[in-house]
Amino acid sequence: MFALVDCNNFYVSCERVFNPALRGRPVVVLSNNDGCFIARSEEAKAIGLAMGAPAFKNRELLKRHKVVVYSANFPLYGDMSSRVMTTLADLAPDLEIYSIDEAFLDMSGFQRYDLDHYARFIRKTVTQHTGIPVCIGIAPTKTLAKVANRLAKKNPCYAGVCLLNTDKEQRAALAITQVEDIWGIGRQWSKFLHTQNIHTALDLAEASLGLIRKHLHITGARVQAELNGKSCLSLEMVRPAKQSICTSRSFGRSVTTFDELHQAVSTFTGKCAIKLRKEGSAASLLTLFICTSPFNAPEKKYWGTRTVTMPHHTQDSIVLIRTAGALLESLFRAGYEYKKAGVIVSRLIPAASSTATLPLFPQEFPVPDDRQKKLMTVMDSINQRYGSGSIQIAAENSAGWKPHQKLLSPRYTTAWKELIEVRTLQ
DNA sequence: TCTGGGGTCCTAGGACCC
DNA sequence: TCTGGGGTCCTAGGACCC
Repeated sequence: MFALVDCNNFYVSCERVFNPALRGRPVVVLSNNDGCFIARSEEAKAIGLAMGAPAFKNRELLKRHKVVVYSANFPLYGDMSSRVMTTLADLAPDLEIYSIDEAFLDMSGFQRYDLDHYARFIRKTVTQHTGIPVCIGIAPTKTLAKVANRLAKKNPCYAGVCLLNTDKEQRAALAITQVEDIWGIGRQWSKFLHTQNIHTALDLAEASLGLIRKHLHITGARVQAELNGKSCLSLEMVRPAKQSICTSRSFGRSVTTFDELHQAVSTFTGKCAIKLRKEGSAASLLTLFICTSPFNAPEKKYWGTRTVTMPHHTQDSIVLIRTAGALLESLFRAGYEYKKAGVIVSRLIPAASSTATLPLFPQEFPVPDDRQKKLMTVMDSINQRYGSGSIQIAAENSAGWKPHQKLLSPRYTTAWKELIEVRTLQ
């Protein structure tokens, strides 16, 4: 049996922990650059604020209902998430952290207990330890646990826990779940399924395997099997090493000059390099993209992207920033209003591995010596000790393109200085 | 004025090998 | 008139997730 523990309206709940006056009020959290809604309290959902909708198009509704609006505070949410996960790890031997607000727990050893009762205990403990409310779905497969979790969330009569134990209970749950609400079935596939007269999860479970295999491929067939109680997706307790790392941002205003764009691109590349070193990986491919707003008129649109292979696998900020700078020179077109840029490093290998490809012409691309590696280690330890950004490459600068974050809450749990500011204010 | 960010997996098709 | 069979590797694009 799998239990899926999912935090309710996670980002909003994080804000509420430190500001209890927000309980019972409509609250939303915005995406980076204060763009779209990425979390909504139940009250905000009831008003009709849609997930992913742009805030500026809902200004009237926000004002009329006195909705409390926050900029995204990822350091806070990340820290609260690890508190929730630490609590869960004490309550079940094996867990998979699936996302910032979700974890799968292996319940197979708990069959002799009353699972429903134990799930309620987990729920109570998480709220007691962290202040975050969660819902729990339990079933024999991960996909069914997702279905159960959704029911627990939607239907107050479950009081936060839904256990789908018997075949009969599972079928009944599938009958009241639409295909578009199944984990693994997105917009395109639900559209197709509806044309085939497959509307509910039960319809999908009973559909012809040939049809599913042909149009939804192996991935869809797996979903179908999971709905029928055949477990295809196992618990992944160790996160596999990343295959690519990306840092991208929309700008707070449009950027037109090469220099400002270069500062943004260097900053994103520097962040990728830090993420690479944290992951213990080195990259040999670097992709850069720069673009105007997708909402621009066609003649004002530009989308430029290019990938280069680097002579050595690297995790060195200086090498990567230099490479990205050269790419930018080839992609930059004057006369456009740039709104977003991003850097992706890929073809990753463990940094310590010996599988790195050696260059064909070593005299042209000399292997970096140890001093550069040491420099990066020193940079990272200074930033670790004095806070991120204390020391950086000179090309990094966010003055020109910095995203808007006008409604940011303090980083209550990760920055002493901001906690002290809160106390002073009160 | 204003519209997010960061990932994974799978398939088809092209290029190549003997 | 007629032109094999069996593979691998790589990439782009499309689907999905939170």
